[in-house]
Amino acid sequence: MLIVLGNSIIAGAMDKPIAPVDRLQDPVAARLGYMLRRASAAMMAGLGSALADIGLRPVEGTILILVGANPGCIQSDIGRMLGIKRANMVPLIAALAGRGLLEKSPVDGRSLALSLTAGGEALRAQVDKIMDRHEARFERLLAGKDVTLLREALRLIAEEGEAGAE
Amino acid sequence: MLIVLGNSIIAGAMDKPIAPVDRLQDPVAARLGYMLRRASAAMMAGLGSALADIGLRPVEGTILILVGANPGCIQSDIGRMLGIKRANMVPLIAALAGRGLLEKSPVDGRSLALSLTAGGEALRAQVDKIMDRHEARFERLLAGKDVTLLREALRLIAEEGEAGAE
DNA sequence: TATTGTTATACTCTATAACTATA
DNA sequence: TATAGTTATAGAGTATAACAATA
Repeated sequence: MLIVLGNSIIAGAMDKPIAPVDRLQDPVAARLGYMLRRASAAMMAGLGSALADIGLRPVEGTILILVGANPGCIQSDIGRMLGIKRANMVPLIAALAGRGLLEKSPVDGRSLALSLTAGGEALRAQVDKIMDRHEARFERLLAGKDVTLLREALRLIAEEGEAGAE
Repeated sequence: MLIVLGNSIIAGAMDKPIAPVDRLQDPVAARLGYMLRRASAAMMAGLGSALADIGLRPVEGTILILVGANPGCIQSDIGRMLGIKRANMVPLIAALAGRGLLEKSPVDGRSLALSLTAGGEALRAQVDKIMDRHEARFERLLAGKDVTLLREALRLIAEEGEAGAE
């Protein structure tokens, strides 16, 4: 499952709006999966550009949030939560540690406990603020609509996907 | 904007459910963007495995649908609709043409009109059926909820993303 | 000048396999 | 045996730059 919040997928792709391609039929535009993907890409693009202001990609901001909420958790915990394989967590964590945002301290000889440095915590707070604003922007867009229902629907779809994957 | 329906992102990643990681806090689980991404990935994974049965990836199935609905359209039209760059359309179309699913015929010396072959049309019909079933499966999951509202919310979010991208 | 198709190329994300050390 | 971290590597997907031919 891909939960990871890297933004390369949509980075520059939002430069131009999609499909103003007139006179062409677009039978997939009304497909639920297609709409979900477009909406997801739109939110990711917005978050990506907002986080770029503080030098982070979405996946990095997300890791700071998770480590901040779970000091002492290990690298593999984060990977499992985000659906990132062990092998791919290595350069991700190394980069954040290399920038002095988080520390690795051995716990039992094979695991490394993660925690935020002072600088990491400061940045984490900024990430949280940016995510708050970002989310608020979209919830404002949905004013008048039942956002709780939207969340419930998304939760059901995500869980069904996991179940269906066996 | 990434609308493309490739499935590599989530291909094998759905092997195991996410985040049963007990006792850990997951502050991003309630973020709208994160939920959208998870839901989107779940639907993509389902569609990906359903289409794999007929030897297609989501992006390929989508192209067959679009060409089928717009016979005579050119490669660049499809690219614009799906947010795929010209350069990246080349191997995609070449592969489908190479499999005898679609034909390229010159229209004005620089553009190539696309159309489905008989085999391509047969496969397109299967794709459509698979997408119907796939969508129905998730709509069944949302029974009792207002799916129209969900669609409207997704449309608003996708459009805001495009607008915000300027 | 702008567009179409194309090639070449690089970067990111993901996946697998294999290794070491530890539980 | 299973887990944690690591390395190396391969495959998608996407991005830019450049080119030729055409509109």
